[in-house]
Amino acid sequence: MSALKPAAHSKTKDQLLEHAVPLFAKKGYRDATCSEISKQAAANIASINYHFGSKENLYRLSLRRAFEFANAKYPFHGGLEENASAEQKLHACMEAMIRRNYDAGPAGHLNRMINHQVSRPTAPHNLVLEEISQLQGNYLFNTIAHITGPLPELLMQSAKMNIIALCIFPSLAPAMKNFLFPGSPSPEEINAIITRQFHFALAGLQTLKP
Amino acid sequence: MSALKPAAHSKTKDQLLEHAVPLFAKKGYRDATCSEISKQAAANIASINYHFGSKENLYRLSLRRAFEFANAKYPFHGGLEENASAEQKLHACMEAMIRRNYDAGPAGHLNRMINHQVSRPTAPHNLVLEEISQLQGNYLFNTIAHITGPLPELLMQSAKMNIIALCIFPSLAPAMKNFLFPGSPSPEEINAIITRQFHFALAGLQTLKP
DNA sequence: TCCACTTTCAAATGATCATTTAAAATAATC
DNA sequence: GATTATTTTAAATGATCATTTGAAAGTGGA
Repeated sequence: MSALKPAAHSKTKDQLLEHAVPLFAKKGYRDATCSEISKQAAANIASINYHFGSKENLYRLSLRRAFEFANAKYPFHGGLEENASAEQKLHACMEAMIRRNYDAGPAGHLNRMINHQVSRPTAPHNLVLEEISQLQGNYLFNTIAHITGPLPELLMQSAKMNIIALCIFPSLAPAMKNFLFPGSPSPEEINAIITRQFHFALAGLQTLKP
Repeated sequence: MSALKPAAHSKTKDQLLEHAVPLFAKKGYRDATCSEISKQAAANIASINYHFGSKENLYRLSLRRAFEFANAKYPFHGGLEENASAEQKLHACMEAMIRRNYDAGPAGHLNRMINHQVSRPTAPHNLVLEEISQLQGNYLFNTIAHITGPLPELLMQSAKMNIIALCIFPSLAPAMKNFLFPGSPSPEEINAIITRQFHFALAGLQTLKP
């Protein structure tokens, strides 16, 4: 059992969360130690458990925070009107996913956290991840349905997976990222990636039409 | 400094490697502990360091072993003649990669080890991984080149990434796998996945033609 | 100023891990 | 069968980790 009634707001608490997000993004849940987080936040090592109850809970909040950053700067809907074409909407989704990969700032933290998480699920975190991916997955799901027409559920899910794969896989593994772009891709290169992957995906989706 | 001159072959050594492979595949490098490996092999905990020098070295050998298993059962070339069409060869590559994902036995260990490794590289292992992926990547590379015609290096690499992504991404994350196929897919479902992903990929590749 | 409450802190706790040690057991060689 | 080399073993080592503890410091209200 931990703490008594930590206040909702405190400078230390804010600092901890602020430094936890990029550190979890950089190193993943396990390698980002409480010791390092609290050191960066210029706080005592016991402060994490005092303010957040546990490292796990701090991670949960960090995920939500990273999601807010990513979604604010790169929303799935782009700036599109409701009545935009399905192709335009798909392009917007993919653009958002891809730009998040290459954003070194706060808007890129979510994808980096997810990349660490992908192959190493830990029960409580996965709940948050599923929450997030459903929120964005449904929008993508509907967009795809407009392009392919009605499909069996399984086919739809797999189409969605393919789109996500084309957006995030190349930057999933640090090794791959470094192989394709030692350093980081320029803005022009990122634009090229987006249109290239969009056309690849669109052509693929056409093959799923009944 | 470790051991003197452990013999090349020993029952204990064989048992350790035999049990290490599936355990590394199941849990990844870090979560598969020396303690558990040696317990499963009915050996003393010190035997790993005696016979292999270190856990890292045991992992390296496990990777190679898993590669042999996977390649023996699902080679990239399928059973194809040298003069088969590029489309047939691409299909064979993708079939091999996808079947490896769903093989619960020794031939599936390599992909499971790689999945753990993807987002969590540890220096020495990556050398082995690069070795393996070059070995198979070059064959895939040439096959793609026959389909798209000559392309700039960067485009070729990214095309290769896309193919790999379409094969292994859906089964990368345990969560995704379970979502698409609670339990495991039936042989018919696996066949359906292979042809579906093949056509998706082929259509995508066409968009890269100059 | 006193008091109740919140927050910080250094140190301790207990768990887990890979690796080392040195002695005991086993096998091989002459 | 004696001697040497190899292998196995239980225990120790030292490092790291998240979390707990209990006392000290700080804060705001009466």
